[in-house]
Amino acid sequence: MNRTTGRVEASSFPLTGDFLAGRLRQNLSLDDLKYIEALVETVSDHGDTARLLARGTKTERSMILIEGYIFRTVESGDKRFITGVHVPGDFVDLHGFALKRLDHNIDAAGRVTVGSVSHEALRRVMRDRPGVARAMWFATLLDAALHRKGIQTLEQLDAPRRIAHLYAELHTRLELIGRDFSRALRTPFTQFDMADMCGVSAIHANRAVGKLRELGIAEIRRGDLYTNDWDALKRYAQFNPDYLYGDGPLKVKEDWD
Amino acid sequence: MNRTTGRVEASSFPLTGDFLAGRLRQNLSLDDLKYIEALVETVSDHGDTARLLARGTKTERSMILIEGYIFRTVESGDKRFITGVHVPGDFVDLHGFALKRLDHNIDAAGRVTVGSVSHEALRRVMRDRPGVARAMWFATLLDAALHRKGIQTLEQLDAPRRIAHLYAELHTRLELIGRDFSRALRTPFTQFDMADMCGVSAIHANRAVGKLRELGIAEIRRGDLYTNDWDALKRYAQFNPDYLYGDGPLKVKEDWD
DNA sequence: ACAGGAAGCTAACATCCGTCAATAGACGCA
DNA sequence: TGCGTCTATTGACGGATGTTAGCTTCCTGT
Repeated sequence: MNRTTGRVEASSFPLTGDFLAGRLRQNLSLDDLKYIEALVETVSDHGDTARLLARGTKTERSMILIEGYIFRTVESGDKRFITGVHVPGDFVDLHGFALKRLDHNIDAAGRVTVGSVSHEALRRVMRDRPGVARAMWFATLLDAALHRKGIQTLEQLDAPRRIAHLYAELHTRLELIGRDFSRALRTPFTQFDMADMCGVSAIHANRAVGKLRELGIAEIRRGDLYTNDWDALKRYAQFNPDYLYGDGPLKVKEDWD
Repeated sequence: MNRTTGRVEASSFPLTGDFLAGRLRQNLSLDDLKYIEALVETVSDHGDTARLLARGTKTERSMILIEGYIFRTVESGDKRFITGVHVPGDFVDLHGFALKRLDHNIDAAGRVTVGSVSHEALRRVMRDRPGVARAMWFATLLDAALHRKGIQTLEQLDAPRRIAHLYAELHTRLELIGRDFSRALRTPFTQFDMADMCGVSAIHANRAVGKLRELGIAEIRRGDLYTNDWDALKRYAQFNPDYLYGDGPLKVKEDWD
């Protein structure tokens, strides 16, 4: 496996364990996970807000996020829309394998480390390992589930709750890959980023952050969220983790009904 | 192939041609298309607003929409959120094959005809026909692309433009499966449906419909949209069909920049 | 033809949010 | 240290949208 260095320093590897299991969680054997890990041919680091893949570009590789956060973005005029956020373990453009070109950009949010897998290798997976192929399909379906929740969030919640929901979701997703941020959830997000993720103006995102502070729900400083009551925050955001397809049955009723 | 009748009368079959090619469009041979068509084991009709599959239900079958419209819905409290709309040719719960249970409901919008495919048959596809499996993966990825556009629409457009965008998208998707509604696009949608699709109140959806009428963009009566200038409507809605992954290269720049 | 109900429509008022303007704080760099 | 830039913050105002209430129109079943 090669390792190329972008603008920043290298990061931890290998991936195996909860890391990959987070996104590809499904009846995968340790053998399968090692197989997937071996697909990663190169690892690279990238600095702040680098565009990793531009909309419309044809590519013969797909990236798996190893460290940091990545945005899916669409630009229209001078406005930016963030349609999704990714955490380590996510295949950020696996769908580029099937779709050939993406309808959106893949942008680093702060410093990131990504692994690269050739589409040639993915074609081998499709041919030789239907179980792994199905797990990859599952992983992209999870993106769609996240998008659906994003739509519901935009329709249902006001700005403070959207911000809270964003962090509630990140908290849960990071827990699923074996991380714990019981004291603080650290991100490189600016209030502009939060605004573009939540579909509000930056100024209103600022008001929303202020309201969360005022309510005692959470203190957000420079992207880092501090709280001593994650449950209260999740309740305030009407957060229900079912759509993340963790373990256990779906809750039949939403908590806040 | 069996045919069971729900509450309404039977409908046309078989599917082959532009129909399936619309959603599964990718290098599929006629042989592949016939193979897919043969997967459909039963066809059934359903009346107004039937719930075809409830959130959380485990199922061993997936449905392909043959005639009519289908909503993906989430309910929270007494509110309903429509996170997606489907047209004939769409596999409406193909992701249920991989995810086992869905995070949302599958509801008929008016009368529909659906075909049913067993997951056992899909497992055979995964094992024996990687090319077809990849096309099915493609089809579910298209859902994610539609969701992303839905997010952008919610963030970017006001209510009248959202309504216009909804119909602009439907017009294009129906054209992709070989239908032409140059005079009118007929749907069974009520203004409540439009409201839940566009993330606005029903009353505001009514205002939006009125504004489209007032502007001369379109006349919407009982779900049916009449216009003599689809291009003007699409321009008003800032509609760019790239995300539907039709043929040809992506436009580099959005039209309305 | 009639009645009932669903859908469409209108008005008034309150809230959420966008925009503009201005300022303060934090960080990087010289 | 000081400057400049990016980020965060606050206030004022207007537009978009939600909510409530009431009315009208259209469809459907009898």
